[in-house]
Amino acid sequence: MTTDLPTIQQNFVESLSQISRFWGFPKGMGAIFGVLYLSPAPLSLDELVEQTGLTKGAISTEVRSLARIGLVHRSTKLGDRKDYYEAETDFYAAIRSILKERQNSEFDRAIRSVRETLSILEAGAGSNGPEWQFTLERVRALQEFFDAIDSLNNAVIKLEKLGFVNVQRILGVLK
Amino acid sequence: MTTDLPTIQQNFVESLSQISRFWGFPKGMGAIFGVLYLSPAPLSLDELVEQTGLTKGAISTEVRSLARIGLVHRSTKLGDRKDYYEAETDFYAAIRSILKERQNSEFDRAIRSVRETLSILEAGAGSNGPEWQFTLERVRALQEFFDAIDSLNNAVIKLEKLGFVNVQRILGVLK
DNA sequence: TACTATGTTTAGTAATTACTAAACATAGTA
DNA sequence: TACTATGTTTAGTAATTACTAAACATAGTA
Repeated sequence: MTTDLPTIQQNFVESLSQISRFWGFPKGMGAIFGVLYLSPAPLSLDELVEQTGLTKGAISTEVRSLARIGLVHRSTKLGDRKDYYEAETDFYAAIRSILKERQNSEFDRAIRSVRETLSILEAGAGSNGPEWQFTLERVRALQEFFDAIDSLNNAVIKLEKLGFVNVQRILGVLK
Repeated sequence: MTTDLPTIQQNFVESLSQISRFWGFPKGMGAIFGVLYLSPAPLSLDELVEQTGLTKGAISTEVRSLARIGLVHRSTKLGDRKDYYEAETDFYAAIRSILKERQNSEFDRAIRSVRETLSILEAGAGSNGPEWQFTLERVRALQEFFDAIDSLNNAVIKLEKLGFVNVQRILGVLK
């Protein structure tokens, strides 16, 4: 069992890399966030280069993605020409930002396309046969599922206001 | 606006491919599921080859992945040597199965690793300085967030029993 | 102005993943 | 037994993605 801090930190960063990769982000993104998250003070680009082993270019672009989804914030110090980066610690805020960002994503375009398909099918329901009806039913069922998931997404956002303990209580109702 | 059924179906399958890709699965997987989902009867491997444009090999392996996560079921007919595949229509059942499957995944290994890190940090909290303490706080906060998300996953599973309408009502409480 | 410290973009490479084509395995049938 | 219809595995290719190295841009300083 390892008990020296640097090794522990390194393991943690490694875990975040894995998680990042699992969700389809570059593992470097997870590493950058991990390093920043464990740093008591904001870090410069060069410090990130040193601590993650990535090159300046990679850090530059990935840190921008992280900032775009709100997981990292960029700041500057007066009389210092470096940029400094620090991790968002309010994950609910970050999630809210990610979901907002997602509005324009390929994912949402696809979801919207399913919804449109459903409209077309509904519009033509009267003047078409059982095959059409079958397709309508299936697409509708999927759409309802998407809506349910979406409600849960909204719930995640609301968690922020409630706090974890209250959520546990509410979820208890579901038992 | 397109209103012939084959085109509508094709669009739908295309959308599912996109969604599949977005979640880090091969887009072929989404296409296979889409075709099966819109088919009133189970389809054979050769029919899937025809309708998706993929090769036998690809279908063979991807349909196995889909079966493993419970989104597709394989069946046979007496006196027919083909396998037939059909889509799971109970998405909640599928999600339950996916979450179960996830237990062994890279993702969960990483999550567990964070939890172990937290234990080590907690164990050493008494005999270490403020740096250690800082790391402990941060890792703990992340762990709590993971736990909250996990509660929501469980909630998704429970949705099945409640139905969509009730869920909407419960989520209303959160407003 | 030239120089320096910084961050960004770009062109290319390495690594990964999805997929194809074809060999292979197997169970059933003549 | 040889043959056929099926599904699987394998070796390789195509496509995609993550990343590097280095050129570039720019704001500040001497």
